Amino acid sequence: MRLTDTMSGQALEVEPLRAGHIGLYVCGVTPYSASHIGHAMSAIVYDVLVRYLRWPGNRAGGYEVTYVSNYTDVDDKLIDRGAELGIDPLALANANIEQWEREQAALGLLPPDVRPRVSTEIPAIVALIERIIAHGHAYSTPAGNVYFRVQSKADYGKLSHRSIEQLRTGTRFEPGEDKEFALDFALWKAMKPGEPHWTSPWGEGRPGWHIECSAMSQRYLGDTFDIHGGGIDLVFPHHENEVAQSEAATGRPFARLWVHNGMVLRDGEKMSKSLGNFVTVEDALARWSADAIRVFALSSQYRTPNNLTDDALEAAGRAVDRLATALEAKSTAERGAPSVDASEARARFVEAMEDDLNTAQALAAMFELARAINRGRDEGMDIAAAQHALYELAWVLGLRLERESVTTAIDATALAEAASRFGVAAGAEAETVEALLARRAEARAARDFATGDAIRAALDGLGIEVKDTPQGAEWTVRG
RNA sequence: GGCCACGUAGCCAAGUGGCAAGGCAGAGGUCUGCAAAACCUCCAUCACCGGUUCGAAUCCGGUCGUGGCCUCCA
Repeated sequence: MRLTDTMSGQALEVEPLRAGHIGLYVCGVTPYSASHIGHAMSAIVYDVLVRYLRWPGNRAGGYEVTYVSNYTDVDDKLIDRGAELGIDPLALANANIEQWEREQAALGLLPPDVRPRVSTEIPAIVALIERIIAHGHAYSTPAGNVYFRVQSKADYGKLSHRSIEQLRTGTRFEPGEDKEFALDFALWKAMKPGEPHWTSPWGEGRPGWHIECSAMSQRYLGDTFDIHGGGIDLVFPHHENEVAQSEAATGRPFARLWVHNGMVLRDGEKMSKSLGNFVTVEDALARWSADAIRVFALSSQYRTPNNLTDDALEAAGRAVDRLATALEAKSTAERGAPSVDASEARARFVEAMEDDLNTAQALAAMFELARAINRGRDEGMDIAAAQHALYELAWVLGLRLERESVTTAIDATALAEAASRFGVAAGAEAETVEALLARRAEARAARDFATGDAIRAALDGLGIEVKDTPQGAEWTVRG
């Protein structure tokens, strides 16, 4: 499979370091507040990448994947926020992580194999900083800070395609900083009162922002590993600094391939915590199904920005219904009837996914399969195998394609009234509805369509949709 | 100002040299007592200008516009 690599700017073939195995590291969130759709978008993209890599149906026959994604639970924003709210920053991080993990499950995101946190990886971080210092690429200061010496790495800027000279313009020393050079960045920050702190060779303090990802990725995946991913806004400075630190410590290449997903926009502007224009995952899940959110995220190429609008989500929801309907279609095929052939759609799906995770085109293949299934059903063909294939492809994209479970309660009083109006005994909810439908069937059989339609209208008023099928009436409650 | 993307139908969006995928919405039709679903048909000369080519949405140059990064950010 090919993926666009940010470092080279080229779509590169994924060639595992170790045959049949892929190591993937993805930058997770800094849990200082609730997660928003942008985080979901990113998580969905890498979730689909992992699902596809593991899928035996891919061109390589399926890889074993070690998927590592971190939580940055020690950070300036967490400390600031904690101070604002008067709670311990680690407790705040914990609470937000717990919520995000519930939301991840709701979004159908497969849990990463390892979810390291800064607070539990301090020894690895300290050890890494020591190696960087030993190689002359970092220095400690009397105040107890450790900085990375940017100018010691000739290739600094190679990921984000900029030079130290370019970056230098407009960068100034902040007052009171004890760096050698304005672009040098902190690997270790000396303790300030009231902040979380750990013991280190440089005194009490805490890790800087970028070092944790170097330490965690290398600890769990090795000095060099296959794929590193994250949001495109992390390219500089976060990932640039990660490369510099990691390669400074090991003298070996860091990630072999860098994948970056595009941002979610809201009203054409980047959605971010700092701009405050975000839609939280919680709010989104209250309005739209997980499948709809996924289809929204996957209907464009992962690198292009995705503008979140109500229309787009509603359209995605209807698109999901279309796939779900094809999956639910009941076969009327006689024994020995010809089968709907899914192999073409499947091949197109695979080809799309192999080509830089082209989920938009993969979805198109699924819609074509859905149409073939519906047509096949109308023509009395055997659709079971094709439905199974569609279900399998849906799994790869993480779509459940199940009807939403009933969440809206039916107004019991109104239902009982309807029952008495049409001369039916009221009992348990489902029984009453079934009794009303039986009454309607009688009326229709007697060609008393006025009564039949009145019952349909009454049920519709209660949020119950009635659908006539050759097997009789079916009913569903609108969610 | 520097670096990187992008501009395709009413909306979302794929397509990187050879008759413009797919979804949503819309129009017409089939089926149905009705309704829903489904199926069939229809709906774009690809921001603008110039160039390369037998041939360009696709390559090159320019113009205009949008977004991201250059400070925390998925």
